[in-house]
Formats: sequence, C-alpha cells, structure tokens
Amino acid sequence: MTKSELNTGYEPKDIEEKWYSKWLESGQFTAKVDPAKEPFSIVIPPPNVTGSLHMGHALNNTIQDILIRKARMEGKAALWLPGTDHAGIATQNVVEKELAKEGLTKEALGRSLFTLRVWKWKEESGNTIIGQLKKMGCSCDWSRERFTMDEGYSAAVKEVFVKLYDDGLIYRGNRIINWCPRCLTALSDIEVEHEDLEGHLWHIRYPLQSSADHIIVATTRPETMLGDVAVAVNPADPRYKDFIGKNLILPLMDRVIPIIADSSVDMDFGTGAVKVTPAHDMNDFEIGGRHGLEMINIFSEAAKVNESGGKYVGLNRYEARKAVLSDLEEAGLVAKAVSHLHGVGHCYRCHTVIEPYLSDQWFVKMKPLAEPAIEAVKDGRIRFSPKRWEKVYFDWMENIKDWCISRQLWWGHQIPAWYCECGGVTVTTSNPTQCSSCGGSNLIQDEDVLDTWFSSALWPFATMGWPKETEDLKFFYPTSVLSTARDIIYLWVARMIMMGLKFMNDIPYHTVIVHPTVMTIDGKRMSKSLGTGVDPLDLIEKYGSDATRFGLIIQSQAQDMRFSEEKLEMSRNFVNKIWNASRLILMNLKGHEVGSIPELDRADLWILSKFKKLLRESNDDFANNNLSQTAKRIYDFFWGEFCDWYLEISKSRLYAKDDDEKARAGRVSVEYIYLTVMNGFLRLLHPFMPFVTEEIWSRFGFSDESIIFSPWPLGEGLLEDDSLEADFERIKDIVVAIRSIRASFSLAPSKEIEVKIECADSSKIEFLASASTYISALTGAKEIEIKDKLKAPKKAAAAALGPFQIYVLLEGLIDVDVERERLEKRLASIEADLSLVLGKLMNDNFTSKAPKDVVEKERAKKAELTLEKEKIALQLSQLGDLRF
RNA sequence: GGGCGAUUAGCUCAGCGGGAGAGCAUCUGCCUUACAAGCAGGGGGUCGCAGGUUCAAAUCCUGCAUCGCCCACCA
Repeated sequence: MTKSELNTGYEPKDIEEKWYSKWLESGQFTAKVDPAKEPFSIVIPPPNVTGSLHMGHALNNTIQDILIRKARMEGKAALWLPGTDHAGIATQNVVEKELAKEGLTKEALGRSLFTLRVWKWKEESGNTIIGQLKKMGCSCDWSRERFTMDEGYSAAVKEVFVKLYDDGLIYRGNRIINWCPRCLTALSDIEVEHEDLEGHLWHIRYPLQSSADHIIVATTRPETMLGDVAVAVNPADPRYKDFIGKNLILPLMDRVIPIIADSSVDMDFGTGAVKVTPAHDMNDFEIGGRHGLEMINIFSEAAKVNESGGKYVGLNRYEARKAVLSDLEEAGLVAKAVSHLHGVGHCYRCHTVIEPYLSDQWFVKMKPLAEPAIEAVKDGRIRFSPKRWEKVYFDWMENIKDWCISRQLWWGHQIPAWYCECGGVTVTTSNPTQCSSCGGSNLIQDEDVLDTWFSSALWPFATMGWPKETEDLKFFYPTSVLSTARDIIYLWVARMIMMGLKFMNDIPYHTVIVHPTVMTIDGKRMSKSLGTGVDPLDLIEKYGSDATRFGLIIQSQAQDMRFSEEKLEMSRNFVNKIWNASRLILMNLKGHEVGSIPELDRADLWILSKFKKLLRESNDDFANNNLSQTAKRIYDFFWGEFCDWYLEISKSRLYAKDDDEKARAGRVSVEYIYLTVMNGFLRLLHPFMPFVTEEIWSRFGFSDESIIFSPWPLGEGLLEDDSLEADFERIKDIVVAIRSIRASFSLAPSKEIEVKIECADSSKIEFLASASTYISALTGAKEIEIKDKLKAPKKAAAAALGPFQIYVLLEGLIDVDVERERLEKRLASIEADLSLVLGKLMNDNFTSKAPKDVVEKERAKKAELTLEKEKIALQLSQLGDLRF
C-alpha cells in the first residue's frame, strides 16, 4: 500500500456503487434455508409503489439493515425480505391524474383497460423506491422480492378472505361507513384523520305537530336535517319529560317525526335534544337501529343532495348548508348560532371531508381475532420496543370495532364473492360456475376490491409462500423483528398479529421496534406537499450513504426526532476520520508477521481495554435496541480514544528507526494493536457503515472474503482493566494540563519545553515513569523529570492534579500576570469543589447513611483537593518572588 | 374528555439517585510528514416552574405551565 493509493479525503460515491454491485453479483444477500443455522428474518414494511424514499424510510431501513447485517455476521441465516405494496387508493389516484392529463377518465377506459394501465405504470415507475433502497446499501434479498398483487400473493389474499368468510368472521351489511366523496370509496375508521375545526353549533326550532310549542335542537350540520327522522332526548331529562312520544313537524321538509327517548343523549350538551339522521351520522344510525327508525339517505356518492332532499337536490354539502340555513332563518327557526370547535374526519389519502354514509359493504368481525392478539403481547411472546407502545396497542385492541374492508376502487384485490339472481352469494377462491345456493350459472362478481391493509396484514407469511407449506415459511416464520413507524401500529402491525395468529397459528414476529418520527428542525411534520420534507437521496449525494445512515441513527433517540443535518456532516467527518486513520496505518505497516501476541506496553493494553469495553457495551445496546447509543460509543471510541490518544502515542514507536531489537519489538506491538483494533472495529461498524468498512477491510486484506460474513466482534481474549483505564485518565489529565500551560503562554508548537512532575503517591511513580514517553510525545516536552519529592522550581508554570504536581519550566517566557490569573482561577475552582465535599463530610447524616464507598470516595476527593489547594497556594505565593 | 411523550449550553440532543456531557455554533492559537471534513486550548448551563421523598434530586413522586402526538358516538 502506498500513499498515492489512498486519497486524503474520502470520496464515497464510486466506492459505494462499486461495492453494492459486487454484493449483488456475488449473491451476498440471498438467504439460505439452513437448519444448521439459527434463522433471523425481517420482512420490510412494504413501501407503496407510488412512493419515493422519505426520511422515515431512510431511518427505518437503516435500522433493519443494521440488524440484518449484524445477524448475518453472527452466523445466522439472515433473511431481509423486501417488496412493495399496491396501495389501492394512492396508486389509482396517481394513474387517474395521469389519465386526466391525456383528457381521459378511468370510466372511459373501462375497468380492465384501466387496470392494465395501472400495471403498466407500476412496471415503469413503481420501483423507484427499490432503487433508492439499494443506494442506501440495504442488504435485502432481492431474489425474494414480493408485491402485494403478484400472483401468489393474490392467491393468499383470496384464501384468507374465503376462510374468514367460512368461519363467519367476514360478513356483508348495510351500514354507516366513512365515505370519501372524492375518492368515491368507503374507508375504515382508522383511515380517517380527525382534525379540530372551528364550526358553529346552530340551534334550530322544530315545531310540535299538536301545539304551538317547539323543541330546539343543536347541530353542527344543519343540512342533514333533510334526512331527519326523529328528535331524541334523554329519558331522564325533566325539560322534555312531557314531550316524549309527541310528534314534530320537520321544517323545510314538512315531515312528521317523533320525539323519542334514548339514554345516549347527553343532557348537558347543546339543548339536550338531538336531531336524528340515521343515514348520515354514526351515533344516529345506532339510535335509529334501537328505535326501528327509517333511514333516509339524502346524499349521492359525491355528497350532493339527492331526490330525498326535496328542493335542495343537486347542491353539494356546503351549498345545501347555506341554503338550508337561509331558509330556516327566513322562517325564523334559527334560535341562535354559537361558534364551536369540533373534530372533523378527513380522508387520509386526499384530505376531503369524510361523509358518514349508508351503504352495502363487507366487514371483518374483529373481536374474535383481537383476543388472541392481545394475549400474545400480554404474555410477552411479542414485545414492543419501547415498551410503552404496548399500552397504545392494548387500548385500541380492547375497544376494537368491525373493519370495513370493501373499497369502491378498481385497483386492488377484487372481492372473491359472486352474486346470483337468486340472491345467493358464493364466496370461493376459484371463479365459480355455479351458485352455491341454487346452482344457477348466471353469476356476477362483486365489483369492489379489498382494503390495501387487508392484503398487507398477510405480509409476514404471504411473502413466504403461504398457503403453500414452503421451506421458507417453515424456517423463517415467525420473523424476528418488525421495525416500523408508530402511525401504522393499528393500520398494519396489529392486523398482522391477528392474521398471523389466525392463519399461521403463530405470532408474525417477536419484537416490534417503533422508531422515532422524523420531524423538521422546527418540530413540524415532514411533508412533501408542505415543502418541509428533506430528500434522503440528496443527503446521500451530499454526504454519502454511510454518513447519512450513521447520522440518522445517532440522532434517532427521541420519540420525535428533529432532523438535524449537522449530524450528517459530523458523520461525514467521522467517515473521513476513519479513512485517514486507516491511511496512516496502511502507509506505515511493514507487514511484520505477528505469530503470537507480542509484548505490549500500557498504552497498548489500555486501548485494548477500551476496545473490549466498547464491544461489550455495544452488545448490551443491541440487546436493548439502542442503536443510537452504539453509534455514539463507536464515534467516541474511535475519534476520542483511538485517534486522539492511541495513534498519537504510538507514533513514537511507529516512526522509530527500525535498527535495534527494542525498536523492532515496539513496531511489532504497535502494528499488532493497529490490526487488532481495526479488524474488530471495522466489523463492529460494518452494519452501520457498510460501504467504507468494506472498502477499508479489503485494503487491509483482513480476509479474501467480504466483511459481510466476517464474524461479529465480541473481543474474545481481550481484557477490560478498569484500574489501568483510571491511571491512563490521569496521564491524559497531565497532558492536558501541560498543553493548557503551553496555550496560556502561546508557546509555538516547535518550542521544546522541560517538565518536572512531583508524584506524592509512590504507587503511581512507576506507571508515570513508564508513560513519560507518551507525555513528551503529546506535549513537546524534551525532558520530563519525575520524582516523589521535588523542590518547586522557579520560573515555571505549575498545575496540580491530585498527587501530581506539574511544573513547566519557562525561563524567560513566563508572564507573571498570566500565570497568577491562571493559578487563581484554578484555586477558586478547587476551593469551590472542596467546600462542597467538606459540607458533605461534616454532615453526620451523610457519613452515617450514605453507602461506605460513596463516603470513601468523598474522603479521597477531600484529600486530593486539599493537596492541590496547598500546592497551588504555595505556587502563588512564590510567584511574587519571580524575577524575569 | 382520556392517554402518551417532551421541557438540560445559542441550536439538535445524551445523561435518568451520589463530581453537569456530546456534536454543531462561538473565542484563541496552529497549513505539526493520517486527516483544515483537521489539531490544540478556552468560554458558555440556579437541568421549565412550585412542592415533596432522600444523608443526597437534572435524575424518584405530586401539582402546574408550555409544546407535540394519539384516541373518543365534542349532536
């Protein structure tokens, strides 16, 4: 390796592309069923085919890639199964927009042509996100890539539908559902996003049929009164006791409607009297059911008033509201209007205000599915990380409602149900020729498709070949970890658990990692439409994939992370640091054969101890899914310990003339440490930064193989030595103190200094002496004298550190005022610390109640501070005698 | 209405019972033969507020304030 072969600045681009194609060519990511190995599997949360990589994906897929790469290195059979989701509404909307540009509509094309067109779009544009994942370095098994509408997957969806139907868990019913008047489809409850909007609560007079009296109802949606069939009051409400059972004349419609009693009515809200519109309100639908009321649908699918709305026919919801209010106003029936904040549901895809709508839809009965799913988390078979999300899961699951799964779309899994003239419904996986009720052959398939989330609920097993009993299923199911964003815990995570338990009779995964949500730096949601999003691809372009991954992971610690690009810059600098440290080593390796462990000095043992600690603590972090902390440890170790201290210390041995036995031995030790640390460190870092580690790994020639399958480092044979580490911290402190003196007196780097150190603790002298070469290398001291007793030299700057009294001889260079200020500042700080310590030690409660080791520590601190104080005071007093 | 989370240096965040930390920004000095994407040395914080528990509280408990998120049949 020559210097010219490594640039001084790391250029990620070519290196990243080179390695990713190599990895793909050699099939490194392809998982093999191998009973001799422990399986470790992750199914990717399938991104929408319409999607492009956003920051959430970048973070989530980095997490998964780290886990899967680590597992691979641990010798597990690691499968990361990728794929995409057909995303019914989203994709249909995209293609419809494309058609609109050509002046076409899906109706003009017809269903089958439209569907073909969507497939064509999917083939051409639906895989951008897969390419983006590759840029990130994701080690997915692309040979197993799936799509929620591929042939096998579609068969699985049908199978599930039919089985649930046969088990009585799927039924069809005429019910109130959430209707999007723009997408023209039903939505499930959790696809509706509620937003508090400032509206009005209108108080409207409904006259009694038999007298001049009236009842005032309060409503936020006066236009729905066109569909009113009753007014309900609480049976316990004294104000309305005499009204119950009487009739009202519905204004504008002149319909006679009854006053009924229903305990669901809140006496304290509004006027305590509720207009009942069963076709357009969830709650009213239930009241209507209890009282056998008629349901009058007054809206078309596009939420315009229909024929049942009398003269208002053809108006949309908001026009109708205006018209109704103005007519009521004119009739003097509006008692008052007060402003009122209330939650309004919006479509999660197009943000149109949802209309509660009465229609025929398919539903899944959820309670029987939810019960075992609750149990699986309760008994710990599935764990959420962080654990608090389990409560969120329970809250939803314990109050679960039936799931509306039919969608009035063309893109998706068409419901495998056929209707016959006889009224019979045939539900089957294969296209039926005969009605299951009457045997008739004139069958028409239900036109609706299934909720996209119905198919994605099967993801962990349908992707592995279910309903066939495949080798993959037997080996890789249940999967190990699911990593996901918190906003799809209900939509996806919970439903996978239910479906997995129902159809595989087993949980889909053992651990659910809920990663932080990526926010903008000012705490706003990242959104393309708001222009607040950051494109991960731009970041990769700017900082490289390794730095982007590392920078994301290291800041992913809070529940909401405010994305800070600075952390990526820091990571990019870190990559560069690693690159250059490698450069230093590679340029200087002489290839000494290291047969056995060479003789090591204390600096060597110290960095090995630090390294061992890093490995141990990192493994603990992994066990707690705290990847962010590992990233931080990696950074601190490599930059703060290995580069800043060990590499600098080792240079004296590295650059020593290789002309005697001692110098050669020194080199052998240093090279041994370099190789030992770099070899293990690169492996530890590899899951986080796959590209640069692979590149450096190959430059070192640590193995002929890719680093991908090198063993996960555990630091076997390395020892942690806390006392050595503590001693070493002292050495560092001494170095810093000397450097600080250098800086105070603005000594040029080339200026050699003379240092004397008095060490009052005889047990530390030997160590200090052995470290004196480090100290001189790091401080530019040409000579260091170490004694247990020393006469304080004149014309010197001083520092006191515990048992150590340090003098930097500065003949002719010392500025008395500067030195006095320096010492006084130090003295003040020592005195402040000392008074705190003394305060504690003089407190009998402390000395008697605090643990012994804590008290002991305080006493030691007191002794040390006292000594430092004396030394500094002495030095200060001598300062006056200095004559320069 | 219920629940969850956050509040620590100018900014983004660690720390979660015993000496206030990191990165960035800032100040000073360095192109020292790995790295100026760097090196060395500094400055900067009554850890949101008020109580409580404890010998000891940024750390545990209670209340409050502010911000964010989730859930709810808020007609």
